[in-house]
Order: sequence, then C-alpha cells, then structure tokens
Amino acid sequence: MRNSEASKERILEAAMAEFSAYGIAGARVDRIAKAAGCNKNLIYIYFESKEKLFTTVLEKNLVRVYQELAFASQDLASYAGRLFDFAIANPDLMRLLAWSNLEQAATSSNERVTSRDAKIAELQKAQETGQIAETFTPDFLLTAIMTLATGWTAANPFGLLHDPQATKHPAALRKDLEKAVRLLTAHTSEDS
Amino acid sequence: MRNSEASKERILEAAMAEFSAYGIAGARVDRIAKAAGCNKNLIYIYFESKEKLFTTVLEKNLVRVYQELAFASQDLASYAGRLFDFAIANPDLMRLLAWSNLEQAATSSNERVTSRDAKIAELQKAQETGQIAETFTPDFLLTAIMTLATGWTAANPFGLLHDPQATKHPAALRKDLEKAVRLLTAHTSEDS
DNA sequence: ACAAACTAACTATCTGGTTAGTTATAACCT
DNA sequence: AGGTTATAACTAACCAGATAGTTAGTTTGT
Repeated sequence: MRNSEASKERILEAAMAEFSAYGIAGARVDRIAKAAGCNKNLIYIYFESKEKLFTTVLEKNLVRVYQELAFASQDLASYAGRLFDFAIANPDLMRLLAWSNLEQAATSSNERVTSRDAKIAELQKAQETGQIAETFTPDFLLTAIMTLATGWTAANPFGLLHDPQATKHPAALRKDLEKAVRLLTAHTSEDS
Repeated sequence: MRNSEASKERILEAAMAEFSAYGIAGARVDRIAKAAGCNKNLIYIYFESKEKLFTTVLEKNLVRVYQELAFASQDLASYAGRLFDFAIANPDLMRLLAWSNLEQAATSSNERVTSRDAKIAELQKAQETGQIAETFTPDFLLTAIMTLATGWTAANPFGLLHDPQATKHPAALRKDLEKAVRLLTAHTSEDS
C-alpha cells in the first residue's frame, strides 16, 4: 500500500505550519495539500473538515506539553523555567494556542479545565503545608507563572514589545524568570 | 450634507466589533457595512481596503492607551494596576492587539518601538537612582509587568486558563498584581 | 447646476468541500 | 506461477457559495 499513515503525518505537519502562520480563517486547505504533497481530497477523507484538522493538530501537539512538562508545585521556579524553554523551543505551538484562543472562544476542552483544577489544588496544598508562601492566591499564582513563562513568545499581546534579540539569548531571561517566581513564592518577613 | 464624519465613525465602530471578534482574515466587509448601516462601497471610499481599515481602527484605539496610561517608572505597581484596569475594561482592544500581533507579524509601527525604548530608558534611570531595585534587567521588568498586567484578558495564550469568574471581581486580582510588581521592584536584603 | 454623500448591482476570483474515477497492493484461486 | 479480484490509497476535475473590491448611477444639500 502507499503508506496512509505517512500521508496523514505529512498532512498534520503541513497543517501545523499553515495554521500556526495564518490561523483557522486564514489557512488555505489547498496550500496544506500542496505542502504535504498530496491531493486535497485526502485531507477531507482523513480529517473531515478544516476546523477538525485544526483541532486534531492542536490536540496532538498539546499532548506533548502535558507529557513533557510535569507540574511541580514544590519547585515552581523550575517549572516556570521548563515551560519557558518549551515555549521558546516551540513558537509554532504557542501561535497555535493563541489562534485557538482567539478563534475558538467557546471550545474549552475538558482536559484543559481538569488540568487547571489539578494545578490549583496542588498549589493550595503546597501553601497549606508551607512549601510556598500564601502571599498570593493559587489562582493568581498560576496565571502569573504561566503568563510570565510564555511572555516572550509570539503569544504576547504586545507582540515584539520585548527586544527581538532577547529570545536569541534566552538563558539570561530564564534566570530572571526563575528568580521572579522564587520571589513570588518565597516566605517574607511579614508572614505569620 | 448627510454627515460623512458620522458615517466614518459608525464604520469604525462596527469594524472594531467585527475585527475584534473575527480578526482580519475572518472579518467580513459586508457584515461591517450592515452593522454600520451603510453601503459597503462607502467603506472602500473612506478606508481604501479591509487591511487599511483594520490598521486605522487599531491605531485609533491604541492612541487611547498612550493617552490614558502614562508610564511611571517611579511607581510601577500603580502603572501595572492602571494597565490592568484598562485591559479589563477594554477586552475588545486586547483582542485587536492579539490579532494584530498574529496576523501582521511584520508590521511593528515606529510609534510602538519608540514608546518601548522610552520605557526601557526610564527603567534604567530609575534603577541607577535607586528608585527601583536592580534585581532584574529593565528588559525583563518591562515585559514581565506588561504581560502580568494583561494576563487576565483574552490575549492570554492559555485562554481561559484562569478562572472565568476571576475577572468579574477584578479588585482582588489588581491588589495581587500590584503586590507582585512591588515584590519584583523592591530592594532586598541581598542588595549591595 | 454642482459636488459631496451615498447606493444597488455587478464581477472576477477564491475557497471549502465533493464527485467520479484511477492506481497500486495484497489476498485468493487455479 | 500466473491470472483475477477486492479494496485501500490516491487523484483530477469540478461546483456552489462566498468575498473583496468596482462601476455606474442616484439622492441631497447649497
């Protein structure tokens, strides 16, 4: 047989590039087919519609995040650092996330909500056991850490607000990021 | 005359709503015309093209940010708080910014770059005079503050990562945000 | 009468999705 | 081994609706 799995894979790769560059509305199925070196109809046979192809690409790549990045409430600085590295290493995925957020407002997959709830619970526990300070609510902490760690990607609403060269030498940024997270989670003299 | 200025205004308002909802590629000129209650051709007479209409809408609304939000390197916590309030009060503009960032990668207006450079310079000076700590580079501080302050808007790449109800009672978030900025800029015991 | 403000109808092109058909491969039969 | 067949993999050509942008003309105030 003329390998169908390989074809699917090529389509998914081409779709990733296309969607990350143009979003759902801006993506062109013809362009994806051409880049994948296959007939457009194959896309519809394998993935049903443009929108479903998008969510397939997103889910597939999002799995990697959950697998590669274990949340660690006892060492949030390291988690933030790893998330930062991942974001810098995968700008396409960050763009995909941003597109999804803007274009698929309604769709908030159960998986993501569950994952969020678990993180919040972990943070709460870490605060109760004194591993991290109670300076901030778990809710604030989570969003703060996530946005800080991904603030240097294309997903930043202010775009290239940051020095475009900054991400070429990410080591310094990462150090500062970890320092910042440590500050936000450290016990202070005012603590009871 | 049948007021042309008012028509332009109505078009700009309708365009704001349309672009913020669907982005450039997803926006429909017909829909904008209908919402503005005018003929589609008027849009092309007044604004030349869909893309130019978008940038016009963006620039017009961005001016408000620069006018209403004076950067204050000597009180960054307050600046962050005001930026947060503004972002919460103007979700459409935040979305517009996000779209612009994704869809117009190349276009980075001089105004924005200049404004950034000015802020960096101010931060540097504030550090030299000891107004804020030198714990972080001005570059890191600026991006950190901007992303933190806008992390609870639709512009967040992780979408409704945060509790959807959180932004309904923003006062608590704002307090935490200001506290966080104070932590990041405060002199610590380790300082020389 | 004149020009600015506005409109209805049109067009060329694009685009997601479909149809109808072809080619390669493996299993089966003799 | 050679021929037959079923089917999975793939393709070229097509279509209907949508869409940015245009044209040619009408209304309205002065």
